[in-house]
Amino acid sequence: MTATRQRLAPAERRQQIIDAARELYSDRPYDAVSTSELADAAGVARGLINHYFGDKRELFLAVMRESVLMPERPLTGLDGKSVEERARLTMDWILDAATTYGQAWVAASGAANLHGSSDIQAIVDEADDRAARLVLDALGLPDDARLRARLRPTAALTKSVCREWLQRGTFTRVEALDLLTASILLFVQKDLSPVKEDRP
Amino acid sequence: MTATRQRLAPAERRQQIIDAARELYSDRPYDAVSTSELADAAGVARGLINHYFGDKRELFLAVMRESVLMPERPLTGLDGKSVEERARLTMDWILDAATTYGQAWVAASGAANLHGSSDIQAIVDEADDRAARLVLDALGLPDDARLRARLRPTAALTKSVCREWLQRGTFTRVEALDLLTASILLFVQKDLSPVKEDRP
DNA sequence: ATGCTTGTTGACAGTGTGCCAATAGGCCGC
DNA sequence: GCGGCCTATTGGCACACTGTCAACAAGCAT
Repeated sequence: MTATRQRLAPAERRQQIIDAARELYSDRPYDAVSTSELADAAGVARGLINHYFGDKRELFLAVMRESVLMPERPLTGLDGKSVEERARLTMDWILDAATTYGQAWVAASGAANLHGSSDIQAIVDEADDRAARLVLDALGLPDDARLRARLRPTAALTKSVCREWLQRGTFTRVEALDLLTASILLFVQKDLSPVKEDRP
Repeated sequence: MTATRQRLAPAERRQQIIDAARELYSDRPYDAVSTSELADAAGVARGLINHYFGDKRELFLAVMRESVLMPERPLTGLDGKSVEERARLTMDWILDAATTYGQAWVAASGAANLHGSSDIQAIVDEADDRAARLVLDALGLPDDARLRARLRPTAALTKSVCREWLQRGTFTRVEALDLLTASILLFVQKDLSPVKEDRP
């Protein structure tokens, strides 16, 4: 009945396993999912997981890496606008992306590795950095290392606000948009006048 | 040589196990630490962990619960000040707390349960809610549910900024303080004029 | 001292994980 | 269309880990 044994291109099989794993991990914590389950869900022998990912944890990290990334920016068209307008449009697009794609992305704001395991932290950091780059580009600002650093924390803020809005309903969409837009501007703006000290 | 068997008050033994566990978890991920190690580190038989926490995971969550909480607010003295001044002083105190206490607290901004396991998420949420309450109190604002919700996301922002500042050095302390103060004010301020729509 | 309460232990059974040699799918040249 | 090779895939082995439970003893009360 079931096709006996199917030989796939490595990249394809790898992806298939990741997809099945994401499904399982989407409603059960890491250690509550056994490799046997993962293998079954992917329709594959247990050993193959180790063959492709070496480790159970490594498969998990692969799933994370995919889930955390924001969709590529199809954000175009608006060139003559001011920075304020661009910021608002960008955040508007991000909010849209959050509703459709970002189930997992939004969830990535919580806490994870309070503990050493900086694996996960590194993955999220990388994703936040990309997001910062995306926003900078959309604002028409240079891809400066300092500016990126300045913008990175707003990724955490954005995710947290989206969670309040989507999962708890304590924000309206407009409120979220207003606050995030203002925040983004605040964080890039401060940097543009770095020589502003109050104390003598 | 080693004291044969020592009988402790439940609360005391429990705490001892948690402390030992935190140490281990501080530089190794959850699944890389075995219960045997946890037991050894605490100088205790393996079975006792299950006796006190039932589950390996439950011990882990207990460690999280402790690590995520901010120190109680010894923030007093400034009553006649304006909201702006209060905000700045509050954030200043939080930055101090982050340097001394908050090793783990700061790290709690990463990613957690991309996966279902909302256990951890719930713990962090609770901690953020407390932090929001603390800030509201310091600002002299009412402990409104709406205001708390509005302030909660700034906890994620604060942690992220602290991480940039402390671990990467991409922020100066003053910059962090300025930005966070402004952000806090932004998030509570918007709410004070909730009837502010641009569109007809 | 002696008994009782209960914190603490050690072993047992079941399950999950990583590893590796054996198997077979499918593309190649012939 | 047929045989052969490359390698994706499998299944089982050995080991480690986890949760449970009945037996044990530390310290208090009488």
